[in-house]
Amino acid sequence: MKKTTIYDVAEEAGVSLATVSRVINGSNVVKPATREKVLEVIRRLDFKPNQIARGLATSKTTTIAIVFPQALFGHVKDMIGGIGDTGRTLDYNITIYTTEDIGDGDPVAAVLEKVIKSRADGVVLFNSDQIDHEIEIMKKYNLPTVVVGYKVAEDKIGSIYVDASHVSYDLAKKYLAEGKEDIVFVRPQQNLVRLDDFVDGIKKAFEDAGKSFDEDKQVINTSTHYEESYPFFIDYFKTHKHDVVLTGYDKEAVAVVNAAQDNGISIPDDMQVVGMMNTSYSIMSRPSLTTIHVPVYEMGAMAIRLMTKMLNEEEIDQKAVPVVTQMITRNTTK
Amino acid sequence: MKKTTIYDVAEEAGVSLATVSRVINGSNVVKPATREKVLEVIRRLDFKPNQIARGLATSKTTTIAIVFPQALFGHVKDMIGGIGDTGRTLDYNITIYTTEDIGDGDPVAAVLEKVIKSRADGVVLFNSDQIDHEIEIMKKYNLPTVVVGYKVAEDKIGSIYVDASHVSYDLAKKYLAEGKEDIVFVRPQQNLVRLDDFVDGIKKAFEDAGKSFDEDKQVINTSTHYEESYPFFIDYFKTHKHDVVLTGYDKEAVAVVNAAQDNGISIPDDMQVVGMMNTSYSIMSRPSLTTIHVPVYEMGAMAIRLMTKMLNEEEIDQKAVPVVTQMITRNTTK
DNA sequence: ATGAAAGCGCTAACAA
DNA sequence: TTGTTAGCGCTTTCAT
Repeated sequence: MKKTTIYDVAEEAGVSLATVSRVINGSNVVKPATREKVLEVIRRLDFKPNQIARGLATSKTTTIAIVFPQALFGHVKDMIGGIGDTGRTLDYNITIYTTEDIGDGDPVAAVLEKVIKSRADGVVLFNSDQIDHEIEIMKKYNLPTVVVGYKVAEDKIGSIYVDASHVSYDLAKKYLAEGKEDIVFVRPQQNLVRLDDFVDGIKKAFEDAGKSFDEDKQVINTSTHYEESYPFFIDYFKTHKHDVVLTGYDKEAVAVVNAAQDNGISIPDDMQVVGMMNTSYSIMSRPSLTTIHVPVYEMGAMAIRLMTKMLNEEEIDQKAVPVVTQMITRNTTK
Repeated sequence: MKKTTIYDVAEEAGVSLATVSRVINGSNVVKPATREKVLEVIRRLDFKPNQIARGLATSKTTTIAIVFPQALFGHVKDMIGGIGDTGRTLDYNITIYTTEDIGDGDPVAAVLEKVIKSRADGVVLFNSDQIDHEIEIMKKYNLPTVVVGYKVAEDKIGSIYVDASHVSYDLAKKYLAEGKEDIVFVRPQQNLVRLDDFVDGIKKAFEDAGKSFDEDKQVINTSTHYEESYPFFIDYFKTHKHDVVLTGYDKEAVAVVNAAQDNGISIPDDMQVVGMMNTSYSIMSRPSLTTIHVPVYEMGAMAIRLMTKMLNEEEIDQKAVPVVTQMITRNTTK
């Protein structure tokens, strides 16, 4: 049972295939009567234009590839809603590619090669260790690119990012002003938000207050797996306690809160904890987490929207779009 | 700057394009010397075969479409890891489509129409209210289909599913044997696991024990949003207490645990709670959740694997593949 | 307003 | 072992 093609429709309607093509592409030079006739046949034969053939003819696939490292998956998945919805609304297909850090040769390049072969119209990249390398490759192939989670200065590349240094600066400044100087940052391996910038913001707040921030001692690197971070903190809080613990992800914040409480440290009275991302963990935790809301769904939507603007050569006010975060105060701070 | 095509390679290598095609498709009738020469040119010109053109010529796109309702997103997202990884390994592209229940006309059909136009080789559908309708449409277009979360009897359609009635039967039976007869099921709107089947299993256990299960009273329908379910249960547990609360999702289990405790009900001493899915919520909750582990990542991987087997017409032992669940006993049960 | 025909970049008979 | 050629199903000039 062969699929009906544009030829079948043309023949059945008694017109040339050019006319059918005009109809399905909404050309306005077609006589209403012909258009009607053609549409009727399309409906009757249940004709679905072959996007592959169209893609070959136009050199456009109306698909956007999104590429992200496995490690970042926990963050990206929340964004896929925004990406999928926006893609559907704007009539773009979304193809997903995951990269893994480990592997023979250059695994990132191998994945991007697939993207190139697929002839996606554009690609959305997510912040990762490899992001500069990825951007380099995309520039080489001149493929429209949007980066999420990392501010890109390049003129031709779009980006959607969180101004993390600003957020952390404000936070640290506030606590310093309250006399809470024993501030520590729990840093997971990866986040959509640039944690380097976050650290820089804290540092600056300390400097501006005439104090110094010792990165070696005041930044605690940790796993993103609760199964690993919780036992670590159980041990850690036997001998430590701080005024304020800032974290790079809600999961870590929960690990800190649970482990501290299990060591008899009262939250928020003895120690205050701030999460990041405002995930559902933050409301389910006891006490519920004060956290930095990052509009993840919207970031996905914005990335696709920016991409399509670039593809359609619409006017773009800013190629690097900062995203607004918001402090959500709950019960792990006073 | 035009992309290099197979013609460019052929000319530069001094062979016909057919030979180049043979080389990139790994035909073994090419003389090693020629192959080498061609490969060298491919490398030098950085030639990436156009998948779109290939797709048109072969009527194969090596892409698999996955379609899921927004409402199920919380579950599907965990599966995307397995889907993406397996797709990459088996060299298939994965295109995602989200559906929304609301919308003019037939929104599900509209999305599936995009899948048809895209000429994906196959489609993976997720259990939803609309699943029968979706299957109907796919059968009409004769597109290879795998359904996740729902056992399909159809001969030509693959499925990966959880035998939920068996799981719940065993659970309920165990508690009934212990004399815990006040068992209640908290049912969220959607889950990858068929909750109807889960209820049936409980019912059967009651029947087999010579007791009756009153669906109206012993099934509590609830929202999947903690923000809604928690306040509901805060109210509910002012006047209720049960021996055992089974839930359809860990999030609901956390809502139950938190709300019960806030009402002075001690978990697990006064009441036992069982979650479902073994999400990260289950270990972060206090007490940590006893829950039913469902291998979500693996289900994604299996779905893609089954799909590719169908596409390659490999031998398939079973079209409907049940997935093994496991009770994870933590601290909300005794 | 419509049709004829070339072309998008590849694969796959068929010939040589 | 290699080359020639006819599609795959559409879009898009260029004529009419």
